Amino acid sequence: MSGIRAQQKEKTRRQIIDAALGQLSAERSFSSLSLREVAKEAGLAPTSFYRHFSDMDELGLTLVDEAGLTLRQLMRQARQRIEKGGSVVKISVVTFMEFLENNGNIFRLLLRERSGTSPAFRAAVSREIHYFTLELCDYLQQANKLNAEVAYLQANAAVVIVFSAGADALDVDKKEQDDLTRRTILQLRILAEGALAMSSKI
Amino acid sequence: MSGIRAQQKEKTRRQIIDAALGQLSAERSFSSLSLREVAKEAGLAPTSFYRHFSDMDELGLTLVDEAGLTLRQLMRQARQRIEKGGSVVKISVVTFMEFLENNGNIFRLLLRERSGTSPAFRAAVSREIHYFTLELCDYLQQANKLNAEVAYLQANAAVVIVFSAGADALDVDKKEQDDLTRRTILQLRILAEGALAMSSKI
DNA sequence: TAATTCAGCGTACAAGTGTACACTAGTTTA
DNA sequence: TAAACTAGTGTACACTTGTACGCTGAATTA
Repeated sequence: MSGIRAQQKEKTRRQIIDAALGQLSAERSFSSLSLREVAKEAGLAPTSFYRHFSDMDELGLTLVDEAGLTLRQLMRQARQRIEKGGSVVKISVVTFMEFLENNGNIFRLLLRERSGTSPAFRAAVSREIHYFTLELCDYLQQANKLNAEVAYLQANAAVVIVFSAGADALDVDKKEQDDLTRRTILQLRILAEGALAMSSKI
Repeated sequence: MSGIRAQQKEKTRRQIIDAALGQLSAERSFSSLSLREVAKEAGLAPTSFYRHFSDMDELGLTLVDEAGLTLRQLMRQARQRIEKGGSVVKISVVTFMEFLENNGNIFRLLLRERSGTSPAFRAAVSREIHYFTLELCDYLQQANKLNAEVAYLQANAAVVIVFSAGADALDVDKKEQDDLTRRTILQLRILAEGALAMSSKI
């Protein structure tokens, strides 16, 4: 019952997803991809696409899920490094920037669809970012014994700042990237400092 | 030398710009607009479009400039209110949120093209946001006597946080919007607190 | 083994795209 | 007044798009 057929189908589905991911770039957004282009890249007849996805939107949502996975992988990577000691903020930001070098296009997908024209896409991206934020929030709360709301606000602001820096980083050379990293770290420290002060105030 | 012709041309150009702006919405991004659609909406034959813009990109860049103007108008509005007294942070955020109600589509344009596929667009949007940030930075620096870099980092983070909240605000109802406003204000206060602490540390 | 299912293909079509080109009519210039 | 200019028009063309439809051959089921 291995299912030769089901296996082959899964493989083709994967090819479609990879074809789409492969076509994403700085110059090419998901919404500018056509069904025919993706099918062609995957080595399929245009109409065969429908055996796997009812339309491009469905594929797009799958890609956003994929991006969410990648984001969690980033988290794990950062955690591992943090356990080995060093500045938490610095390690997190540096890990994120490194991550961008290999996953720029997936990150671009998230950035773009977050403000895209499809409500479903926007919701899906928001959800992924929300999970990401919550994990960070948990961490902050237990590490710094912060007031719950302050911890969430800090986490949210931190994610926003890092994502924005990430977007900028995609457009500049290595040298400027390093400076951007340095500044982002400073921003997160300012934020942390403020959160600590604010939390004890309340 | 009034130039009946030049005058008429300017008027038509304006019609094209307004037609494009009018077609922007939550469901419609600039990149999804076609030259023909815009021309039609402006009451022009498709080919007449070329008398005013060499292609859609040129029109798009014009719209981004327009958006920059609107952003500066927002600044002015906020300043006027601030002069009448009250919490600077609160007034700024509330003004921004009100602004969004009338200018949602222009703001969406900025958000989208900031991470869009055209380098020229991205650069243009970055520039507008940069000016916006610098103005805020000047204000922070002279109001709080902050270290120059800290002031800039704070201004940058503040803009990023407010823009992100603005993006979220576009998707929720009035009630949630109010809560979002409240949280954004808190975030800016946390940031300010941190900046103050950090500035005296350095 | 015979019948059924279904992933993938090829053809076909209507709709929409950007833009080249030649033309017109009113404005501007000489 | 005559000549030159030009904003706007209409036609035309080559492409690309999504997708409906019927077919095929191999995998699956009975």
